[in-house]
Amino acid sequence: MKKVTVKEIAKMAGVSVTAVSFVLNDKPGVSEETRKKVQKIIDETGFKPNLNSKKLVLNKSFNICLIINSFSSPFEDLFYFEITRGILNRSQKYNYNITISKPTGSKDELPDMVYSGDTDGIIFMQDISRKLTDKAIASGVPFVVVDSHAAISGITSINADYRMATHAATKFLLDNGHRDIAMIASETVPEFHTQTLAGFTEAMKEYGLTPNPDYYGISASGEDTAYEAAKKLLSSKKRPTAVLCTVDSFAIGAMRCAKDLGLSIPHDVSFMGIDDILLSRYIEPKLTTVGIDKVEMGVLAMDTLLQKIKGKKTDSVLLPMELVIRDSVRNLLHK
Amino acid sequence: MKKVTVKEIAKMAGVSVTAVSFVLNDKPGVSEETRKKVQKIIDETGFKPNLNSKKLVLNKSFNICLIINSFSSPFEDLFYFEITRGILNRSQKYNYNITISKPTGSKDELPDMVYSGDTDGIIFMQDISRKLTDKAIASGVPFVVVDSHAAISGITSINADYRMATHAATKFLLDNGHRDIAMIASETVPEFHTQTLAGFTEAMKEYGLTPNPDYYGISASGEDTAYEAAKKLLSSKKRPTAVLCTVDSFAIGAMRCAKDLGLSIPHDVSFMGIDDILLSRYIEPKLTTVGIDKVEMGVLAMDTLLQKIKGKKTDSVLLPMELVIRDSVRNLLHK
DNA sequence: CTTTTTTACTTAAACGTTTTAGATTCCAAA
DNA sequence: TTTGGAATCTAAAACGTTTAAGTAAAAAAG
Repeated sequence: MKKVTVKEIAKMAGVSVTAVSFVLNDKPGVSEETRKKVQKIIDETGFKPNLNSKKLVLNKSFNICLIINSFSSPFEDLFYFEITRGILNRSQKYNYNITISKPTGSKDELPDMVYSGDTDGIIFMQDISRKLTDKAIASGVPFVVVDSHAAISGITSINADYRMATHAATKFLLDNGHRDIAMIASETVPEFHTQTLAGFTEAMKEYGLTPNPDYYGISASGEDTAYEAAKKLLSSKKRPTAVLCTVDSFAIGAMRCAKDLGLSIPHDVSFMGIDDILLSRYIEPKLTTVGIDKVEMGVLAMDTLLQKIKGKKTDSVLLPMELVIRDSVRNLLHK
Repeated sequence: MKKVTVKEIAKMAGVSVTAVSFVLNDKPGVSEETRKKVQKIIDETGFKPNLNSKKLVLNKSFNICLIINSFSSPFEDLFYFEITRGILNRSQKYNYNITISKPTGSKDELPDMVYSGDTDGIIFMQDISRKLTDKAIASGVPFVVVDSHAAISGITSINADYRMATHAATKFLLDNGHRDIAMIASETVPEFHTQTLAGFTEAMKEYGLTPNPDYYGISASGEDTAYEAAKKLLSSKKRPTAVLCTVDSFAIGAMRCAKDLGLSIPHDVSFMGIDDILLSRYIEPKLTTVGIDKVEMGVLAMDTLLQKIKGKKTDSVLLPMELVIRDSVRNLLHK
C-alpha cells in the first residue's frame, strides 16, 4: 500500500503543505477555490493524515488509558464490562481511543504509556491503591476514578451510592415485615463496608430496630465465601427471615447454600442483593436487588474525564439507583 | 510535569543523543562504561522516551485494532468479552496496546486509525462482511478473524468447530436414547447454519436416522425468538424428546418456554446448547452443552496476528471443544 | 612503524505533521 | 498613482525519536 503524505497531496494540488494542512483541519487562511481543489485530491486519493506525526507535533495522543486493577471473577468482570461499554460508547463519539491496561510491576506502578505521552487521560476502574492515585497526580495526566469505594478527597470519582442502596434494600425488607435481617457484607474494602453498614443500620434505626450483632458481622469476598457465610447463618438455631447481601454475587452464593440446606426461597428465607448483575434475573428465584446503571457510570466517567482534559473543574458524582423487585423476597405481612 | 527528552539526558550525561538511544534500545556501539553512566541518569530522572516520536520514526504503532461489529445482546457480549480477555492477556505480554473499535460509516468502512498509521494489525471479532475484509486486504495491514463462521478462503481465521460440536451434542442425545430430536438453529449466518446442520444430520445418519423435517427447520436469532420457536415445537401433537439448540442463549429461551408450558425439564423434554456461556451453569436445570474455550480463542487470535505482523505465513485454526454434561438431558435408556 | 580493522562515539537527516512568521497578491481608499 | 491592509499563500522550524554515514581513537595486523 503506497503511503501518501501531505507533501504529495500538496504537489498534486500545486499548493504548499500548509495549505493542505489548513483544509485538513478546517482552518481559515485558504480561499474557497483552492480548498475545493485540495479537498478533491484528498478524496480521490483517500488520503488520511498520519496520526503519529500529528500526535507528536500536537503533543496529544487522543488516547484514554483504562486501568483495570485485576480481572477476578466472571461476575465482577461482567460488572466492569458494562461500565466499559459506557466508556467505549462515549469515547467513540468524541474520537478518543480506549486502551485497556493494568498497573505494572508490583501493582502500584502506572503503565508506561502514561509517561510516554501516549495518554491524554486515565480512567481507573475498581478500587485502586493510594499509591496509584498519587503517581497519577504526580504525572500530571488528568484522571477520574470509577467504582472505587474509597472516595479520596480531591479526586473526582464516579460511584454508585451504595449507602443509599443498602438503605433502600433494608427498607424494602422491613416494609415486607422482616425484622430478623442478616447482612453478608464485604470487609475487603473498608470504605465499602462502612457505607453499606451505615445504610443498613440507619434503615433499621428508622424502624426502631437495632441490628442483631449475630447477624451482620458476616464477611464474604465472593460467591463461594458467601456460601460459607450463609451456611453458618442459616444453620443457626434462630435463623434470620431475610439475608441482605452487599452485592448480587454474594446473594447468588448464599441462595445456593440455602437450597443445599433444603430451604425454600423465599418461603423459608428471603434474599436481597445489590448491583443487579445480568445473572440475577436468570437464577431461580429471580433475585430482588437494587440496580445500578453500570453503562451510565461509564458514560459519566468518560464525560467528566473529557471535562478534566479540557482543564475544567469537575465534581465527583454519586449515582442513584433503583429497587428491582423480583421473586426472592417474601412478604410476611399479607399471608 | 517537566518533560524530559533524549536531548537533555544526553546533555546531562555528556554524550550524544545517539548514545542515549543506543542504551535505551540495548543496541551495541557504546562502551559498558558510558552505558552505565547514561542508564544511571535515565533511572534518576525516570525518563521515558516519547512514544509518539518513536512511532513516527519507526512507522510502527504498537497498537492492535480490535473491531467488533456490533454489541448486541448481553449474552453475546459476554461471549466476546471472554475472547477479549484472551486477547488482552496476550497483548500485554507482548507490549501491544489494544484499541477497541467498530466499523464506521455504513458499517463497512474500517476505522480511520487503520489508514493513519495507528494500527499494526487488526482483529475482527464476530461475523464480518466481505467488504470489510476486502478493505483490510487493500489496506495492507495484517489481520485475523476470530469467531466469524464465514471461513473465507485465504483469510486466517480462528474459529470454534461448530460442526464437530453439533455432531458431539447430537451423538450425546442419541446415546441417551433420544430419537425424536429437534434443532433450533440460526439462519442469519448461512455458513454457521450449514455447519451445524451438517454436524446434526451426520450424527443422525450414523445412527441410521434421518432428521424429522418438522423438527429442524426452526430458526431463531436470539433468546426471544428461540422462545417462540420452542413454543411451536413443544405444543405440536408429537413433540420431540430433545431439543438441540445451536447456541446456549437459544436453549435458555427455549427452556423458559418449556417451563411456561408446564413441562418439566429434563423429564418431559431435554435440552442441549452449544458454547457454554457463563449463564448456562446458573439456570435451572443447569444446561448440558458443548463448551468452547473462549479465552483460548482470543489467545490464539493474538498469537497468530503477531506471527502475521512479523511477516510469517499463518494457518487458520479450528478449535476443538468438549462436552459439558449437566442436568438438562434425560437418559431415556436406564429408566 | 605504518596500515588496516575494530570500537566508540557524533553529526545530521529522516519520519509526517502543524504552525509561526514572513512573502506575495489583490483591492479599496487616499 | 500611491498606500495600506486584508486575504491568501508559502518556507521553514518544530515535535522527539532512530539511524545512516562519518570521524576519531584504539587495537590488530602487516
